[in-house]
Amino acid sequence: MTERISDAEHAVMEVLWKRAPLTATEVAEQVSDEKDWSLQTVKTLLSRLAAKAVIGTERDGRRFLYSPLVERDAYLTGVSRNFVDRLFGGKVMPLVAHLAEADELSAEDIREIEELLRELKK
Amino acid sequence: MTERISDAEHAVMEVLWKRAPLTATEVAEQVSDEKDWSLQTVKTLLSRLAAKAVIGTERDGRRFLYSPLVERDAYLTGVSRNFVDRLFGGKVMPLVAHLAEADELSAEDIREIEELLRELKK
DNA sequence: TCGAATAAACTACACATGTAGTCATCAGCG
DNA sequence: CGCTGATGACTACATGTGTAGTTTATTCGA
Repeated sequence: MTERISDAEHAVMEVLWKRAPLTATEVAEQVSDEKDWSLQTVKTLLSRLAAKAVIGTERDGRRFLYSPLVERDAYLTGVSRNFVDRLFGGKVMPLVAHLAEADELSAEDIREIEELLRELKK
Repeated sequence: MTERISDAEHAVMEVLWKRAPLTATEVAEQVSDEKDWSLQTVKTLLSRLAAKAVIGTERDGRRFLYSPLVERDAYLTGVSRNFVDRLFGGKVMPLVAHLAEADELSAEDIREIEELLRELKK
């Protein structure tokens, strides 16, 4: 039952997954590489994430330090599962087939995936 | 720049992708296998989709016939692309790897994907 | 010690989304 | 010819989301 994370919130999470704990200002600095948001916007997103218990807060004097409570891996698994379920009836093959047909797979991608599958079969 | 389709709207699209054109009532009937929505709800969703020009309407006397204007394939490609970009830096491998690690891939899946990749390399 | 900078908390507001109710109209049945 | 049922149009409304502004408390330097 992973909490829903919106697109904007996700950008904030990526920063915290890279390094944590961080203060709101630090998160805003990092995030500004990607998005042109005001500090207030980032703080709002942090509050919402904290309200959902997706990140935790730790008091550090006058400010807070924020850290993820949800692992990136766990989150990705949930979201991917949901995605594949909704759009491809839960099967990964059609997804891959689709990307392949749409020429979204490079030769490089194909080699990597094959390698990965070989590993898995052991 | 494919128009954004919400979850609820997507359920309606799936019906129309299966068979079209359909009247609002017919769509509602089909969709009711999945969702417990009132006819009005389905009509609202159809209106919103039509407003976004994702489906087209064709007058049939007193009612409308609805048909997709966007191919399921094109839509899936767009959404998949977006998904992979946002969460996996545009690389498909990490997605597959992720699903694999999370034990979301059966031996069957693996075989199928390998087969598919073999085809692709030709 | 007082004012400036900082940080969190609270408030705002438009648009999207899920989920429907109500209204007006029209066509066919009795 | 008038009523009833089907149908699209319009309206509603709570919650989520993107994107901030304003207020208040606090601390550190001059």
